[in-house]
Amino acid sequence: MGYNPKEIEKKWQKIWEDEGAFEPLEDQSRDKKYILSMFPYPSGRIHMGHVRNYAIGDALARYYRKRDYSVLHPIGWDAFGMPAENAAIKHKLHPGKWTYENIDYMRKELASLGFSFSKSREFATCDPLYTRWEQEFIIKMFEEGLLYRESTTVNWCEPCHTVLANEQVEEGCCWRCGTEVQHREMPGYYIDIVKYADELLDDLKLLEGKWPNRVLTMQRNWIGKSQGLEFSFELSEESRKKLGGKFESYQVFTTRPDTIYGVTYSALAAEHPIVKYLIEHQLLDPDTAEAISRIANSSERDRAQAEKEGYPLGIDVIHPLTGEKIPVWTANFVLASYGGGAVMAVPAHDERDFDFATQYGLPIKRVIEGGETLPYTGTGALIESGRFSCTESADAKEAIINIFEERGIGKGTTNYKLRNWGVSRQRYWGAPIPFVHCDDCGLVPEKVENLPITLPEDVEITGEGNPLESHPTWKQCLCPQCGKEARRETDTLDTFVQSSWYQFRYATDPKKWESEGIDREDANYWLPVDQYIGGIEHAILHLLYARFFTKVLRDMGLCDVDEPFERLLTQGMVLKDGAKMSKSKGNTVDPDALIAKYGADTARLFILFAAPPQKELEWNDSAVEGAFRFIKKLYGRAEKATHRELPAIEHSKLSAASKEARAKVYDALKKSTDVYESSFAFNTLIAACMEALNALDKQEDEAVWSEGVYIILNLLEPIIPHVASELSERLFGRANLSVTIPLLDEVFVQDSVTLAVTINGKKRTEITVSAEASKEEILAAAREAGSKWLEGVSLIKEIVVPGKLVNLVVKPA
RNA sequence: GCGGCAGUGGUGGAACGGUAGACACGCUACCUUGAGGGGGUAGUGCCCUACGGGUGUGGAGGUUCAAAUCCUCUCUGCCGCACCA
Repeated sequence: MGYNPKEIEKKWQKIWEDEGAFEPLEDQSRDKKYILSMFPYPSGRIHMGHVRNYAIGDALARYYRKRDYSVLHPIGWDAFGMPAENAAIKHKLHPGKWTYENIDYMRKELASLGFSFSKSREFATCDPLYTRWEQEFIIKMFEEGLLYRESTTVNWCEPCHTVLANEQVEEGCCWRCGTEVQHREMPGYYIDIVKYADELLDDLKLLEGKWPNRVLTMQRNWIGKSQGLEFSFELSEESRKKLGGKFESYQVFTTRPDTIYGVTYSALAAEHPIVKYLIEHQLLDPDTAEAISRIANSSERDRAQAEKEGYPLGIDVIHPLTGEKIPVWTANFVLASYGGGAVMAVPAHDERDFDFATQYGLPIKRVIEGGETLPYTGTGALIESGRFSCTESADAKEAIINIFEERGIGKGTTNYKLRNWGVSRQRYWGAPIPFVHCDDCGLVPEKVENLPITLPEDVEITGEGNPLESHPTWKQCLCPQCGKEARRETDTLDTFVQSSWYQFRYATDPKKWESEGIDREDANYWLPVDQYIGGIEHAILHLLYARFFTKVLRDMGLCDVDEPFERLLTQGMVLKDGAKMSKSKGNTVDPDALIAKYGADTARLFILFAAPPQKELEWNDSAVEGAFRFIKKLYGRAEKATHRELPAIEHSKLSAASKEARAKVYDALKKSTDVYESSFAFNTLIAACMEALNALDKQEDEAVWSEGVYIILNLLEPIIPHVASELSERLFGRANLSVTIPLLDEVFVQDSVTLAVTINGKKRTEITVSAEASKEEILAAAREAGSKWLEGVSLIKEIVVPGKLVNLVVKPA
């Protein structure tokens, strides 16, 4: 009877659903595995990237279930966000309706692929029940001083009409729409992620060997820790006067205090208060003032690409150790947002300072020995550095920091590139930030019993402004503190807040979802996620935020977990014609169409066979046919298994071909543990199963066939579950799918072995010897077989690698 | 510039330091079929004077009895960060 994927896939998906086969066990004394693939955004339809992501996770979940673990393998929907609003504008449809309709459709698509997700733990992040707990966490963070509201310069995306976090700005442009971001001064809510910078950095060590190196590196770079000296430059007497007595000094930061005697100028960012003062009080000539203003108004991106540009400010500072006067400039390469927006410049030992000094004819003073030419940015012995001359850089750094600390004019300090996380979004389709503005009490968090603060339904999304702002009544509320009339906050939370704690929500027993956000005991049992699977594009954003949230939740007492994701697998993209599949390029392959034509098992088999999961996968229609062919072949050959259970086989009595077949079958079995538990090289396991089937086909022993099919179906069930279940039920009553099959050593024992004979490491010929042959016998055979290459040379060494080869080392006589 | 990853047939990709190219796709020939599709058998890195031999994992060195694999340098590609003091 022919292979009919449609029929058997429908049949098994129903059986699994009826059996509740994918729910984790209630018993927390059992060994557990938490397998998590990153949840999807409900954009409308699934794409091949989803198929790959969930095929990998599903294979692991199914494997561990078979190994008798209690397995949590959940799915949900990252459901807030911009596309829903854009769709609302376009189709005049409420974002919620659009979102939930998409979820319903995509849920069916995922089910049609046979993925073994827990049904009871599914949720969407836009569910009011999810929002409720998130709002409570946000309030707690506020109470603990981790969340604050502040007016600063923000990244503003005009098309998206919202503020963006630093992490969401890529090369100066919006990560979603690609428009260049503008800088605007406006109030917003911030989460103090920098407070956890050190732990986020240090704990990356715990993930070494378990997360891909490049993700660890990217996070390290992003946090960007640097240690050095922070001190203040005192303004000279005249300069203070010029500045109307408003300023006495300003702070600078350096990672190279050992070069401090080489300072020949100092530079301020164009936005620095002193520069602003000088401009406002017309203390600079008009052309210079205008040029500086132009720099201040240009984007960081433009400044990064611009030529070095700067102007002397006509003021100077006193060198803290030498007492010399140092001229102060403003320069376009000084960032306002880092290290106080001011630098000490050491042109001899810093490339930027050097370029600038050369350009403007400023003095260059070497204070570190080493390197042939300037600038020399390495370390070495100090020269012309007062009492520190002849000291090595490392010692000098320490000593100079000490001096500053003793004199109370500076201190050793640490700076981070990481900035606090701006979570305000001026959009409708997000979780409302649960605060109230009261004229008397100021910023007040909403009472917990009033949560969730939900979105108004009666809105018209136009893309102009924030619908919460323009809604006639939604904003109006009473102050939770004094009870007077007040205004509700109209900003909503960044959607990355939702994806930062969803792994804890899944872990919490759904029976407790009404009464708890995260159940501590459940979280401690299930977390960390044993294997997390997702795209590399989240290397910084989501993975950093989720790590941070985990630590915050831990410190709130909601769990005892330090890191959320024990192991991370970053899957490669799915390409077609060398490019990422995308609608705009028109190179997509629709999973639904693929399933309709070949069935879910073929889709899953192809996607796991075509490339190792970490690598990019190039789509290939004929290779899909190949996967389909293999399943059909397996389906047809399975009939040759006539025993209803794993047969006892007397190995020594088998034909050579049968022995070979058994060896291949057990090779695959042996390989499977490593593949499912560590390497995830599903492609090699599938290849091993193909080899085994090919070898079985070359022999006729029914017991060997039965054993082979029994094992192959067991090994492939996590990959092609429908076919494997169907055949297993028919042949073995599914008994082969719920057992751990022991490896039989006897299968690998061979009567004779074929060894390669190499001369000086080059393969020349082969010998076949009895398995018990002694080293002498093997060498004699090898010399005999290789006699042709041994003429006229002298044999100086002989090496036997058991079961592999014989190497004869010769040299000219 | 800094950091990470990767370079193996026509293609996707295999190879605990031990016979390079498993497995699959494609291709060629033959068989089966009325054709198409499907199935089967054999072959398929490159070169040569071809039942034999040479050569071969981006390139150059090195370690080793033995290197795709380890070390050094170098080239190329992809990705991330990027005037962070």
